[in-house]
Amino acid sequence: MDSPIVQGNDLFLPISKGELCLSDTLECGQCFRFGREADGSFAGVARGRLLRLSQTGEGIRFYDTALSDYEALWKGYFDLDTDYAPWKARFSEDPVLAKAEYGIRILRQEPFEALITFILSQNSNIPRIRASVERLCARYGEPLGEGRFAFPTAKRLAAVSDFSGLRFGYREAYVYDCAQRIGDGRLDLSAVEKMPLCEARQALRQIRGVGPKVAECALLFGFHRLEAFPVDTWIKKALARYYPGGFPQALQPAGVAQQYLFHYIRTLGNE
DNA sequence: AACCAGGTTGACG
DNA sequence: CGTCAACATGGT
Repeated sequence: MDSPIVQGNDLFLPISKGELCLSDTLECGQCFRFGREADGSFAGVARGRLLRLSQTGEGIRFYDTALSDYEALWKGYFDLDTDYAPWKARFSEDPVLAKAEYGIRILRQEPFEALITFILSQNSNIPRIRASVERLCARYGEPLGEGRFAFPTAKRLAAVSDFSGLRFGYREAYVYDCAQRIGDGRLDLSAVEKMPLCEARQALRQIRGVGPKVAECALLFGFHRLEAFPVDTWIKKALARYYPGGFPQALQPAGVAQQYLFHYIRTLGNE
């Protein structure tokens, strides 16, 4: 990967789809706030900012983006200061993962956003999760223009007494409990960041509606704990089929391997 | 029109 | 400890 090049108001980052594939990364269900525009570009909100980007075989274009914003926000968001190469080398020695694609990177999302969105994700599907998250943002997030909204702050959600109308179903009470715990200090996300993995798991699972899967997703996608290993219905099937003896210890960081496996089984037969 | 969705909870063996 | 229905709602 080279350094980004300023082109008018845009920034162009020369990078291959093997290093970072935008569609795989933004549509694999680790984040829920990016969608495709009519022209094929991606647009969405992250870290309280609007972002539009597109990708070709040559690289990625960040529209209306200053170099300083790339350095301060987007480079980190797309985890571009992390070298995945040694991990991919290990994965490619595994007979199953050797067939997978490695274009996904683990986004560095904000902990609160990841926690809430994965509470909403349970027993739901990706299109519906996106719609739920958008309704939450439209109601409680800062308007950013173009009909888009930032993800609401924990402080704002802690002040909400009634989440009805957002069509969260039974997850409504879970979001409420999460916001309350953060609001009254029973849960401190910045403290969770510093905890050892086991302790962080325990802390998150105090929240109603946060079981093993949601906790792992929050840790992997919101706290960048790459060792976290979410087991959902898809991974459960994949483990039974390909790794009946258990997931190999050598495939580390397990969370990154999990994403490649997840993508692989979900796209079987679609390519 | 059923069935399933990036699950968790609480009850019951 | 493991199993299992119920949960609210919408996508396919």
